[in-house]
Amino acid sequence: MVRRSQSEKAESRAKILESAAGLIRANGIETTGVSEVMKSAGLTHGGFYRHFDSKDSLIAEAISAAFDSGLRIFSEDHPATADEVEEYVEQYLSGDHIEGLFGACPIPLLSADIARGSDEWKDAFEEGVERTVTKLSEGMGQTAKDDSLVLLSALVGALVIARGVGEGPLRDQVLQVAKDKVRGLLQ
Amino acid sequence: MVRRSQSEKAESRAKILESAAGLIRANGIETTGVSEVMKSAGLTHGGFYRHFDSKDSLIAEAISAAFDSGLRIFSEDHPATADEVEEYVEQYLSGDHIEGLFGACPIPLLSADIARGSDEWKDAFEEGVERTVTKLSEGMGQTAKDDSLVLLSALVGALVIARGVGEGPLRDQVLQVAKDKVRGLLQ
DNA sequence: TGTACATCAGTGAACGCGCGTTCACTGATGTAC
DNA sequence: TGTACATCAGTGAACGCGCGTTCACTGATGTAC
Repeated sequence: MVRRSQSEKAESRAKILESAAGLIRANGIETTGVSEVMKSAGLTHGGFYRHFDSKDSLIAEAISAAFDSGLRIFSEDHPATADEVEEYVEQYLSGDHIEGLFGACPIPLLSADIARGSDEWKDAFEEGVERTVTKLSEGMGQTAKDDSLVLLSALVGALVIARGVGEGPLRDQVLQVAKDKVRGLLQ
Repeated sequence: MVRRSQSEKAESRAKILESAAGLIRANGIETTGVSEVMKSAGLTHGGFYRHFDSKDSLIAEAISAAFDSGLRIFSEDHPATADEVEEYVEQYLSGDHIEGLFGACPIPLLSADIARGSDEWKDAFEEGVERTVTKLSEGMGQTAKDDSLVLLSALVGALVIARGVGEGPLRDQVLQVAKDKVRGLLQ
């Protein structure tokens, strides 16, 4: 059994993308190998180029896929609600989100790699940030996105600091003051 | 001329460290090679192990050195002043700081790499964050560090988002709302 | 519906390349007398 | 202060290894009649 049907090919492509979206967050973009991605998708590395032109173009799509998974909480069918935003914020500053990188928000994990990368990557990242801000704005009941940008910056900044310092009182304090601050923004 | 004097060796070590501190911010930790660091320090790669046990231990010291350079604005001789903090904040959200990674604040650029790295790296990062928070607290005229953590989170979050999205209106807006928010915190 | 054949998804070996690290070597530095 | 010699900072070739990418191959899928 070697060749697969067209629908199986589409499934393979989706699996490769999902694996890549998780692995670049867990391990970093440059540090994630094509072989590793294919293995995680249950395939061997040689078939990769039937699906993508290069590692770089896989990454561009994987960045978007990472935002999809980071915005899982929000439904695509309707504008975000205040409850959804509240849940998003709570999960954002939770221990699970700090430790579990595979399905985490791509903004804190990929920003530096993308700042050093191509414009194509930046476009995918920007589109993801726009989607995130839109959902937050909807749930905060406003059209201007200033407040949701402040909220997102506060969440991202706290997570970036908390992840780098490791477990301990400093991490706890960063998360606690962020929660307090963010609660004020959601009134 | 091959062997150098003890004082020349110390100079070499300092140059290696300075090069590494800049290159890991500009290129990422895993993506920065020992040869690249040595070349940037004006040496060849073979001599590296006269100065450091491994790339990993170089990185641990380079993280601290990166914080030194990121805190250049503050004097080590006296507690930080309100003026120094104001200058720090202005530079933090400037175009030069977004684009010039070599001498930039290590927190947004290294957090993800360090979250995936060793406890030794996290210890160096935490010590650097503590130093940063201490300087900000001093300049904000307070003993509790809650407010300086909020300030630092806001700066870091805004920079992380601004760097990832590339030049354009979204970046400008993120920086603008961060400046407005931070100005409120410094009253 | 059956048959013949072109297509192509996926495999695994191979490519050139750069990585971190080791090592034999050079010759100025530092030290013992 | 001079001399003899051990030390060791720095060089550059070499190591095993994993990277992204290419390629010949396999055989089920899809298509033309």
